[in-house]
Amino acid sequence: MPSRMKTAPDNRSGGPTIATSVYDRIRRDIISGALAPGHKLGSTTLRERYQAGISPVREALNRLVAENLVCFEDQKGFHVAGIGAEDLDDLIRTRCHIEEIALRESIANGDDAWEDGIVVAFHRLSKVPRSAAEDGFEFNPEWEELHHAFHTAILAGCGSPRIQTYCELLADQAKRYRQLAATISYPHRNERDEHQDIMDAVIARDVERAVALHHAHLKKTNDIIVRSGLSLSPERVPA
Amino acid sequence: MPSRMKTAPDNRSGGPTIATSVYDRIRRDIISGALAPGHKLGSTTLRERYQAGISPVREALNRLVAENLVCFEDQKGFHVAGIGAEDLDDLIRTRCHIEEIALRESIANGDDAWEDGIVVAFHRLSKVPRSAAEDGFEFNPEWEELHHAFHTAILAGCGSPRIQTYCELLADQAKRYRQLAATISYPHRNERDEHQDIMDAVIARDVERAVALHHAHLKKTNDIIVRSGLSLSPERVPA
DNA sequence: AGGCGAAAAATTTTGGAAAATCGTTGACAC
DNA sequence: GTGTCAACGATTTTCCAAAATTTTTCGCCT
Repeated sequence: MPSRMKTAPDNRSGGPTIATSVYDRIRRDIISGALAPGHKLGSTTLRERYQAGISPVREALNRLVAENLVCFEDQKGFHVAGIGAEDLDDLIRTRCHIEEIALRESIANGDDAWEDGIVVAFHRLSKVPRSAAEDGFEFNPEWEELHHAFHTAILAGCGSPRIQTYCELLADQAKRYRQLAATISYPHRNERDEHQDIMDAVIARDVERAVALHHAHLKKTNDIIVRSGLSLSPERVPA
Repeated sequence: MPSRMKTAPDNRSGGPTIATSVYDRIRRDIISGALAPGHKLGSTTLRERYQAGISPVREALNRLVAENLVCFEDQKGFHVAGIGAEDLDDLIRTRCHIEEIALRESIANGDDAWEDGIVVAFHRLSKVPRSAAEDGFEFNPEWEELHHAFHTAILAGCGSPRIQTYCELLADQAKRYRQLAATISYPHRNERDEHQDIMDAVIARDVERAVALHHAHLKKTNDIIVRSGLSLSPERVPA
């Protein structure tokens, strides 16, 4: 370990600047649950954990506040955003609303390239197992990424950068809940068929059916998280 | 209860920290147009302009990136977010979508206190003239604030912190366009009646009428900005 | 003249140390 | 025993200077 090297020699993996690199790593750790909800993010601790100075760390945290993954209060520092049943409910309901908009617009405006993108994304997703382990559930990052890509592909046709960005934001927040729940219990469900049905309805331009399936898809995720036994005390939301 | 202010809650004359103070001031300057769209926000310049060190300035800018008022690129620094006809169109259409959701939810869930809030906000708004000058238009900050409060009051009943926060965000972005347009030409329109009609429909719980009026209200703003002659070259959007 | 490349300048990024602030502990008075 | 206050300790916030990077400038060659 080159402790006294001038700067990280190979800094390309993640971003050109240290701040961006630290941002990526903290972000991953929060979503994966390595940094627990409500956990204090003190300057000194993070400086050690990520081997960086105060400035990049602080910058990274500031960026994360924008995504609602980190809370900040003047003179009190940074905390990992709390979780709670109430917040989860708001999150899912908001996703239903916003993604319905994006879905309707996508179906209305989507062109051939858009359709192709969905088919490809689904195909890729189908080839990867839900769980990294044969028996029982083990987090599979590849599946997670392709799953995200599939849903993104569907909403990509909506034609509104703002709505698309916001959908991504909400999806990341939901991902954290999903991750936390996944560490506790493995929900058995046939997600492949769900995705297939959604895709079919979307490609067929059957708006109402697509919306209904999409809503059900999101609600099911919510139920699974709630049922997983994840302690969602509302007190854990600092802000 | 959740009076979600975007700025720090403790906003007494500058804020507790320099970063927050600088954040408020830059924010004001961008929305008011004092800092033109696309303008470079160099560390040295801002350090002089706001009489603060690099760290607080950088922190303030990072917070503003979250609101889409500032763009950032690694190794290239900060710029005031660009404007453009395309972006304005996206903004207005997004507002129509999101605020329709908030409006429907508000009408469905709003209680007596919510109704009271709307009536009070409207009353206060009615007492203040649209223009600060007797003849011709002059920007009236008091009216702007009360106008904002009126619309916020209507959407306050939606029960979703996320949607409400996002509405505020979009409203601030729209405010900048409105401000820039206002410096050029004064659009004559009877906004008081428009607000009255919206309020009446909302209080009467006439959802469809309220939504229709609300959409028309937003679209009219868009038309006025476009017609104001504000140069909206799409090239001015850096990111 | 125009294009190429290297030094120079300007700017961004980073690290650490000083200053300011908040929460706590402990002592003292009542 | 209780309440107040002051000093301490820990943490955040800020400033400044050095390091790394990008952009510009200028000389040089084709």
